[in-house]
Amino acid sequence: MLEAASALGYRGPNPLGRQLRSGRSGIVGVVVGDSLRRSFRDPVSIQVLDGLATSIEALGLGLLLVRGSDEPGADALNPLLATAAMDVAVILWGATTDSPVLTALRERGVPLVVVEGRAGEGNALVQVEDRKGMRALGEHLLALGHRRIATVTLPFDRDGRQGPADADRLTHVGYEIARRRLAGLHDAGIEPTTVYEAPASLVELGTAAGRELLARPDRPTAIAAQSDLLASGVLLAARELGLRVPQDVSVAGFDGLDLPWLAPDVLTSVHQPLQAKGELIGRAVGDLLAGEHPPTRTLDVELVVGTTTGPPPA
Amino acid sequence: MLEAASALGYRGPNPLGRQLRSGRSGIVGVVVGDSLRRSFRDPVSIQVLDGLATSIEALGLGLLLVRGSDEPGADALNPLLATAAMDVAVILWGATTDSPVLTALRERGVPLVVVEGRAGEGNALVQVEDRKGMRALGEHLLALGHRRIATVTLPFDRDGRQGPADADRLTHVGYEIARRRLAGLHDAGIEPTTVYEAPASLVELGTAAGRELLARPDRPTAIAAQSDLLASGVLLAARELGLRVPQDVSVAGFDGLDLPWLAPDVLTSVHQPLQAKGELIGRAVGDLLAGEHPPTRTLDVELVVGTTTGPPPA
DNA sequence: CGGCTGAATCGAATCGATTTGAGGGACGAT
DNA sequence: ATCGTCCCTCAAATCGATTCGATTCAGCCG
Repeated sequence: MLEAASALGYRGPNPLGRQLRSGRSGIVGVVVGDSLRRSFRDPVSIQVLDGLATSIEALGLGLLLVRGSDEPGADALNPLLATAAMDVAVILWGATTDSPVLTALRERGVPLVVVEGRAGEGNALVQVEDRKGMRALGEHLLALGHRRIATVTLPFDRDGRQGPADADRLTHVGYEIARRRLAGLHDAGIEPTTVYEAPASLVELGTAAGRELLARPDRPTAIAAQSDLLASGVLLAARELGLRVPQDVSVAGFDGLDLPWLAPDVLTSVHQPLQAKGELIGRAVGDLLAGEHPPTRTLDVELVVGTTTGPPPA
Repeated sequence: MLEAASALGYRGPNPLGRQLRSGRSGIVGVVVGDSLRRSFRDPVSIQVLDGLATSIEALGLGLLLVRGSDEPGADALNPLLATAAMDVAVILWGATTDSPVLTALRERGVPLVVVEGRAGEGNALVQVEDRKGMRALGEHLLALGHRRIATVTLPFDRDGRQGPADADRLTHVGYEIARRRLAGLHDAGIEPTTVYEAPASLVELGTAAGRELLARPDRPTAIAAQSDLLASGVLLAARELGLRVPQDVSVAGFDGLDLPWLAPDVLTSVHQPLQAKGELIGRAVGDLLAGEHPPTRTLDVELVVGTTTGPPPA
């Protein structure tokens, strides 16, 4: 009987029939940044994605990668957003509130999980205590005696700007993640000498920022970056300029990545539980599929002091 | 009319119906290694994936991530392999010929694109000229005068072994990629003093290999690693041991990654066009969907000599 | 031995888009 | 004015699994 079926060319049940009948595709769409490369270069995304994939797989679901908007400004939305079957969509790195991606998915009625963004009506939110963590980092720097503190930030918006942000720019921070981490510094009572905006979380952009900040006449005694990759770029720039860390300048990051190539230095950083974050996103996906409205989930972070921060030079 | 439809709750055409009718899900399954984290930590996979995603998107298809087998030995196959809808599957990093992943997909009748593997009947193959590239690298080292040359390899199999490989082990190289790169060295006329097998392409594993190889009494004057990440780990180990590169030891890699944190060193490496590889995979996918049998596609590589190789110490 | 209840199997309807075929209407040509 | 053809529109069949309902058979009890 079974062999008869297979002799007739039967290859096992066709998933498409099941899917149509059940109305479920068993697929979770994950919207990552502009270019896959850009988001996958980022170890942060990768670890979150790994945790997410693990928990999603346990639910018997698949993970469909979808690129977000293409070129900045172009509203040529990725057609997959409109046509691909997905039961839930996860938006990594929040997207700005006005993001066409967000509105497109909302119009389709796809339940959303937003990561590090702003809660819309009816979509789940997963985030970490950025603001608190950054505040702790700021207080650490102040306690060490630093007063001239600069910061290198994640993108404010998807317009790819790079360089010091003026007061006007600071009022237009589209991405929650950059905004919250800036606010954390402010909470600590820090008014940064310079806020340098990087267009992405990449080592080389950190280096560029570091070169510019460290060459200034009013050179900061400490630089707090909003990501470990940016911070390690700053470290490289400091080395390049012959500055000792932390004797001449202190550098700190955010994320708590394992960066073997900085050895023997250990970056002072606010550690966030990336794997757990991915798993929480998975949990939120499960909740949405079960028809429940998942609560906003916020994970704690921890300041880990390494060897790259110390008292300012006398 | 349209507003009436939307008022009734119509959310646009349901992809599932279209899919059932057309028999196409519009989804390309990409089978990555054991754990997503492990494969995504690897910049090589990421760049290939990026190229693949770009060309697949141009075809209007989506990219479904599927983890390969779980724990080594466990034949608890990822259920997605059996149940998820996919029109074509891409197997990154070849899988061994006996891979249960391969047989599972073959039984389902899913057309396959195998990357850096062995051509089965009827599946497409995309690869680079590893062997030729490694031969060129070997000849470069020989021309510099090196005679005691060790090599750090990619995994032979999915059993996670780590350390020097003996003669017996060398006859059981399951992964084509490690086998071919070894063969390339042999083609150059090199009999490595030690073949050190790493269980994955990670910086820290390269460091472990470097520590062991460079501490030996018959310390090699050159180490050729099968990946840039392994090579940069070896570099770190050399620095750690106070060895100068390339004065005391030469180090070379494979892939041609951009590794900003090695600066000012530039790793001597065999460059492979990763982005283009991903695009070729996409082309193969397109061919399979069009019902054609795609040819085996082989990309060329190029030896780029950097600052990490030089004449052996006197 | 007959009737009733329970279980098992077979068939039909459903999910939603798509495609094809048929029918009707309109226009042009004879 | 009538016939033929072409186009447009609407309805029905299809894709494949699943689910629900109905029918049938068997077993048990009265």
